[in-house]
Amino acid sequence: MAKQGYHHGNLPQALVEATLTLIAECGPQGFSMAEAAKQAGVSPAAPYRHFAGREMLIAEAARQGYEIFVTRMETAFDEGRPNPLAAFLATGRAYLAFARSNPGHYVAMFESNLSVNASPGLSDAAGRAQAVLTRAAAALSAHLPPGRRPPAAMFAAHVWAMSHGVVELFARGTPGARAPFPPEELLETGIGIYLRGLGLIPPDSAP
Amino acid sequence: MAKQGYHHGNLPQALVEATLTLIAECGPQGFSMAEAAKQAGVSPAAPYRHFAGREMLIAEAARQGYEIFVTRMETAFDEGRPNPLAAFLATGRAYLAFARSNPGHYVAMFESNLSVNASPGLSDAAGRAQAVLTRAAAALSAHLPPGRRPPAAMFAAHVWAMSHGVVELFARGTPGARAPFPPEELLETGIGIYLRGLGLIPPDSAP
DNA sequence: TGTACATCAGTGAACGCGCGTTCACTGATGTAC
DNA sequence: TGTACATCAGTGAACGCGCGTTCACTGATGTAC
Repeated sequence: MAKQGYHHGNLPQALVEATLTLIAECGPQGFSMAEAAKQAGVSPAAPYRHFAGREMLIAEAARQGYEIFVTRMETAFDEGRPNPLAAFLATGRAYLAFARSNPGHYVAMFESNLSVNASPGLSDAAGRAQAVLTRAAAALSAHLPPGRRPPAAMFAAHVWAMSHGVVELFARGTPGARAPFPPEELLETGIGIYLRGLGLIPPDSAP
Repeated sequence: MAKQGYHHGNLPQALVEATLTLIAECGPQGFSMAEAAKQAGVSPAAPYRHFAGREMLIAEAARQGYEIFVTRMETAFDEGRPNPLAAFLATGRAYLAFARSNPGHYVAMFESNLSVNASPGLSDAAGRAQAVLTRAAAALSAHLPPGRRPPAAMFAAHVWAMSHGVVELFARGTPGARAPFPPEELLETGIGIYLRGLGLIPPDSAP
């Protein structure tokens, strides 16, 4: 995207993309500097011109992931349009859609044992991601009587946890048991029941 | 626990325990056969007398984890005593307590990219783990009018997802933002709100 | 416009390392008689 | 009880490998004049 026509064109971004591919295909540990360089068509020493080391390359991939994540979430939330409830549900769906469409980013962000403080840009982007979710939760819970309203940050954490759990347990390759239901349905119904528990959906509406 | 007084005493179990320590301390990839052997006080070739390879050693650690997990869950559920609701909440708490007290097992089970089919014993134990959760959910949802009752497997999946998400996002070392609330509180309130949404807790009871 | 120079992206060879795994072995244990 | 033998848990050395990283280098690009 940036400068074109130097030696490689845009090596840093090519390396990030190689990283994403490798990480999505072989897990966070199936990635190596040497392999990323090879995939970018460059010698094993070249990446060190742009990244201090392996960790910094993964951190950049994760950072870009958070940027995209934030954008997607904001687009889905759409400032609470058409109404806070619909906007909130769309945001939840966007979480799962992001995990599906950007597996490399997702793994770099959530499964690579990376410290959020690996780089300032990363912790900044991660902070903004949490802020979007909290904002969506706050907009929705403003409809509740103040006395029966959990803190927006807690509300957001609950929904984030449910979304993350569904992705990890039922939408990816690993764990305990194969999905008994499609992840999308699981998340939709789970959040629906949760919101009903808060009084944000009338008790007798369909799930 | 088994035979004592042979060359080593009980190498297989010593290796599993070394694996758990390494995995808990340095993540699933901070573990190596060589290091596990060293920690068990044995040459690097010795483990191959008991495990076909690296993967099988991790699989055995995970299998034992599922066994313990099942036991803990069953103890917490206690056949639905004193009542299904209390028993269910205790089961949720047990999930988090297990992740906390057995980090090595937890990582081997859920974060090691291990296939459940790595060994028959593993997939068996994993299946029983899911069965306990589903049984607890079924006992509780029997109190609902059949028409307003989600399938027990879905109910169980929701709660498992929420528990898993809370552990991954807020009770372990990695991700997006530091816990805004203690994980225990987050899980307790999250499940509480969810159960209220199902009509299993009266709408006006305290959270 | 043309030349001299500074910059710096990418090279290629090399390093030391720890890994998973194998192999022929050795020696303690258990068993048959 | 004593001896001969079979078993098999653990040894120690070695293998080939890919890794992250470094280094002095080269040559294309951009810039000053």
